[in-house]
Amino acid sequence: MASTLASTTSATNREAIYLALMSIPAGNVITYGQLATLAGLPGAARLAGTVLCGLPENTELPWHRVINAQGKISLPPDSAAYKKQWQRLQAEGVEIKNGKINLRIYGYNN
DNA sequence: TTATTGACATAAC
DNA sequence: TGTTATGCCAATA
Repeated sequence: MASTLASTTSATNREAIYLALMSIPAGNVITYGQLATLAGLPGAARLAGTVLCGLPENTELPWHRVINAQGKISLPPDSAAYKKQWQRLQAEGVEIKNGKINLRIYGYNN
């Protein structure tokens, strides 16, 4: 049932991304591709990124748990959002080694 | 309506 | 290991 998540609703794909993101527990991270797949949109990793980029600053969605397939934060290292994401991840127990996160350990659905 | 761009992924070379 | 090409969805020009 949770395999397609939101695929049974009238939600737009953008909203499906929101729902999928909500299902990620603290202490875990997920890649854009997995997030899209979880939302029922395999291959639409780009949409995941586009959607997160449009999130308001006061959103409650755990956008910081989304990283790229390389286990790195897909944001300019000098941006404030980058640091904030980094800090939030560590606060949830995600250990970051040399700027990279071990998806084998912290990856969701892994 | 078509073209371009964007917090990406995967395969092929 | 790094570069190139293709796919996907939405927003904007």
